[in-house]
Amino acid sequence: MDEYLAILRKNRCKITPQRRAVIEALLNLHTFVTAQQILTYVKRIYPEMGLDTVYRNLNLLAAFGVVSQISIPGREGNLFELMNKNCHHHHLVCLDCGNAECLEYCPVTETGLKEMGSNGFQVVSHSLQFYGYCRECKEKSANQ
Amino acid sequence: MDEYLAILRKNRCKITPQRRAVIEALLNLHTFVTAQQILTYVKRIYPEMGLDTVYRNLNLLAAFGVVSQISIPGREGNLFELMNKNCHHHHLVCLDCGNAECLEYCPVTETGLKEMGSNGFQVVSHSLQFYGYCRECKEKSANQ
DNA sequence: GTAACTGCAAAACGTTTGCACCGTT
DNA sequence: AACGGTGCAAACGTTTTGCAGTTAC
Repeated sequence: MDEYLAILRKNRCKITPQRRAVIEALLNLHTFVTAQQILTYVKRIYPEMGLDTVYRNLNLLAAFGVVSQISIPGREGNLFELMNKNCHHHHLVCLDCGNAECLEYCPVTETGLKEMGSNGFQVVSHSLQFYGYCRECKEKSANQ
Repeated sequence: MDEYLAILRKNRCKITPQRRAVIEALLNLHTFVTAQQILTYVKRIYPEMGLDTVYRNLNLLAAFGVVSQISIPGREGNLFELMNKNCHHHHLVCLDCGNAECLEYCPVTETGLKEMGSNGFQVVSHSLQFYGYCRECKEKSANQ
């Protein structure tokens, strides 16, 4: 938490209770979540909080590179996640329940990235999602 | 084109001029495009065509696995592309102009995919985008 | 002839913005 | 005291839906 507050301070942003609450929600929910899910979480403490404030703070944190954002076709709304700087990772998205697990390692080959550079395209980042079925959903459908 | 009409027929869907036009737009525009871009293309021939018809047909084609859909954070609207069954490919998305180039080969390693399966998660597909700067935009910014 | 498809208009959805008030610094 | 942040409400852009009329089969 302090780590994130420091980033806010460094950029001359005020540290409001709502802002703390959004960060806390991201820390506790710990995978990709929608703005709505964050609001629901935060409303337990700040019932008067609005979705707009959630979005404003998510966009702010995203601008600082603290939050990353993906969107999964078929699921509505963008998903947000606290970026852990030390750990480049990807996601396993279940096509059944929609939950995302983290994949700690990156299966994109180094040689692959180099080859693209030679094409005149300078790669700065990549986004990779795997779709399939998680263990729970596989077992659930097997039991039917 | 016939290939796609055959899929429609097989699924007992009617082959309307609007439907042909959407497929033709996808064939001719040949990269990821927005529903709006398709509409603009199609309106030259069917000025009375509406965005809703474009969406309905894109969703229909997507349900048959003929069209794939991605969404790029920061760019508004989803992007659609005709899926070419014989060629699994990914995209190089320029963060400057927003255009997407195709990357014909897939830098995701086979061993990577196997490892995920052993985790209880059954991978059925993946989506990979590279972000960076295309040659044109790199040259443009160098000339400034 | 019938079911599917279209166009129109309106609704729905996630997200952003304008504004007056409030709270952090 | 000043500025940035909040809450509210309204706007926005994309996508979906209800409906009546039309068209492919």
